[in-house]
Amino acid sequence: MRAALITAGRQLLAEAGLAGLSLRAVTRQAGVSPTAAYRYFADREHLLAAIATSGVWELTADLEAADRLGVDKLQDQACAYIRFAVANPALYRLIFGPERLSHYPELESALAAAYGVLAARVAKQAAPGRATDKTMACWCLVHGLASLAIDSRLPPDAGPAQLLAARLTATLSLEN
Amino acid sequence: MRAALITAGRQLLAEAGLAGLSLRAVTRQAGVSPTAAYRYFADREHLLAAIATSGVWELTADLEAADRLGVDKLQDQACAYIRFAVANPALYRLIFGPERLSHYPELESALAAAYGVLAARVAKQAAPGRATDKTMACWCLVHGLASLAIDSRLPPDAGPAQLLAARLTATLSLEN
DNA sequence: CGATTATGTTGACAGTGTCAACTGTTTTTC
DNA sequence: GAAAAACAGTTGACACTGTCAACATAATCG
Repeated sequence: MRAALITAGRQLLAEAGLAGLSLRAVTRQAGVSPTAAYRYFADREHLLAAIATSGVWELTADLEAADRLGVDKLQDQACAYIRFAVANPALYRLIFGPERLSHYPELESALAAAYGVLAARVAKQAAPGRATDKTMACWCLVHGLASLAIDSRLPPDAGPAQLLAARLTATLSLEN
Repeated sequence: MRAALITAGRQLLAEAGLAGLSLRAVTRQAGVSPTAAYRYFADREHLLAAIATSGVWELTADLEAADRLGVDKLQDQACAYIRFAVANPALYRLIFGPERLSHYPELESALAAAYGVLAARVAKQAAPGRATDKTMACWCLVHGLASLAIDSRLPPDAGPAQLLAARLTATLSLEN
């Protein structure tokens, strides 16, 4: 049932956005009583954290797939990242949003895993010693781009965000 | 009174975070009745948008100051940006957060102004033709870094976020 | 079988966003 | 200057939310 609540939440999130993601709406969607969720989640926030965590694992899998199948593997990871964000805007916002979802250990470790996939790629391509900085720059750039793209705050003539991600990632000049 | 509500909101935002920023709390803080704000804002969201807008103008002013007074003007802008975000985390999250605050024209134009300050700087330093891409990369990077820093999602050994901003900005290699 | 525990439901409380109706005050207009 | 209109803010109410305590029911196990 924990799982049922999470998928109900993700559906609600996709349909009605973060605003529609009330505890009661989730239980309603799952067909149970308003307070049933309290058996599985201490808090509304804990439910949100669980939903976010499920999303992060999905993102991690996408990144891994891009790295396994891609040709320009780093750019492909960036593309996959943006694709995920654009396909699940509300979920993405929940993950990185202003809720105080830090210090939920499961979420933390899921995020660490996603970060690890990128870091591994950069480590293979960047000049040694510059890897951590480059990884961070890449992460920040892609995350920032995703945030802006989702909120359609990119210049209108910027073109599709995924291409942008590839282009901008390429400007990071890993080799020096 | 519009102004009083906005400053009350910003105070609440700084003290209690986004969660504490209820319409009723703002009116309470301003010492008026719970529904008084509806004379000035159609919606809670409109109030939030106004608060966010006031923040963005402040940020714009900070960027301009950094560009006027700085030595490494681009890095200084990046530093100022991060400093603003770290000093006003809740406000920053409100501005770029998951609320549907797009399509508020005042907010839009305030953001455009901030973006313009950065764009002008980059245009002066970047190779012609690459300016728009470089501007966007810079904006995304700094915005992403700010988001991550605020939510303390940066690697713990990364050092202060403002220095990071300068370092990462420098890796953008504007000249080619 | 009976006792215990897991699972879920009812009922209630405070707090929220929002609206309609009301009162007092200021400004406009003749 | 008086009547009328616009403004500014309040009261009362409604549906909704997160949360908790108390209750019912089903599953598990000795």
